Amino acid sequence: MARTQGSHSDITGPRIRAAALRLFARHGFAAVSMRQIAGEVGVQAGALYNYTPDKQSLLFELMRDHLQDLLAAAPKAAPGDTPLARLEAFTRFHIRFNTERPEEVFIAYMELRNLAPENFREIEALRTAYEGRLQRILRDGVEAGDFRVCDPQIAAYAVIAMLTGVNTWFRQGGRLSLDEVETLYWDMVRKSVAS
Amino acid sequence: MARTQGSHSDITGPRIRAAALRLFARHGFAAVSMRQIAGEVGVQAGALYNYTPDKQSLLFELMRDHLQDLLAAAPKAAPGDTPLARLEAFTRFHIRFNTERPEEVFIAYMELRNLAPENFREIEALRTAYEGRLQRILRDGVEAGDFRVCDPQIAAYAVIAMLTGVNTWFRQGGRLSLDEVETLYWDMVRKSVAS
DNA sequence: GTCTATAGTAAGATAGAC
DNA sequence: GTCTATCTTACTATAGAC
Repeated sequence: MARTQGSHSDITGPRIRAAALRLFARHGFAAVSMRQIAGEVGVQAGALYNYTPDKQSLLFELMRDHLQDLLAAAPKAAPGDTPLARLEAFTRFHIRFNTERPEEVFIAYMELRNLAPENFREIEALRTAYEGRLQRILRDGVEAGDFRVCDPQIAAYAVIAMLTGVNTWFRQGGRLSLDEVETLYWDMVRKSVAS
Repeated sequence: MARTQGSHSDITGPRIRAAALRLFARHGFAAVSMRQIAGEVGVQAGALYNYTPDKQSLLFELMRDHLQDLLAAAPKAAPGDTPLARLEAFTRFHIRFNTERPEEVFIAYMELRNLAPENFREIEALRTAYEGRLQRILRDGVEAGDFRVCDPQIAAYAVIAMLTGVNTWFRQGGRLSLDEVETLYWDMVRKSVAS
């Protein structure tokens, strides 16, 4: 990847973020050096600082962008949707969205303790907002008499943990297709909150 | 913690492991220095090398000991136990054992990528053995007609992910007692594999 | 068994040339 | 916008005195 001098601001920025994403996911934030990231991109370490004030900002922006994408893409309830239909949509969405972005998801779960305090608060707020979507579905389902859930907050934690766990074993082209995985998990989620 | 010279081999070893456990769990393996560990114990960095050949071994032994304890403590099936009773015992055991050791559990999940390859294989074998215990219960329950689970391997992953997730939010002295948490999760697990 | 001291390396970030 | 060079700091691990 040796390069001579030149100006490539329009492509270097995204390439830096992509390299940081891959390296942070594989080796962990603390174990990756700015020199490694620069090496992947094909520039010298000093050049990174034209694009990020420091290593911490690189991590924070990867996590923030991922969670903002997650919230923007999460299914919205249409009038007339039953809680059961909304729960199925949430379940399938969560599995599909997360398995499409294993590196972003891994970082968002593993690197929370490497965030500066103010950055941590912002990321936590985004995560809490997402969990709130599922809690809302469960509470509505309980009110409607469709679900039996003693504690909707805990049930939301339990369902999200179960679904996010797919990323620890699922591989494209493996024994099960994504559709089959969605259906297996939806079967368990549906029963776990059933009356 | 300033200390003068002296011999304390019988207590220094455990104190080093305890300090490494706490620091690795809080800041991550790669972000913790041998000097930090030594500082917590009250010795100089060089003294650590009387107890461990290197930093990697410190991590590996913490993870190995934790998983060996887990396997040794996991409930064994007695003749005549129904699959349902065995699944309840497993569920309650997993929650109780893990919430009693949040730092060990955290490290065992978060620091896998910092293990040397041969150490990784040994840790993975222990984890697989534990997952196999739950798979056995589920398969027996399906054969007996007590459970309806399309894919026992995936169902085992799903249940373990759900249960391990308790550690991300549970705190001693919080809104719910451990008994209440066990019962809430057992209710969901039981239903999720029900016929 | 612990200390002090240090070898040897690598980190994050910056300065100034081009 | 990128390079080379460097500042400053910190790291793992070891050597030898006590």
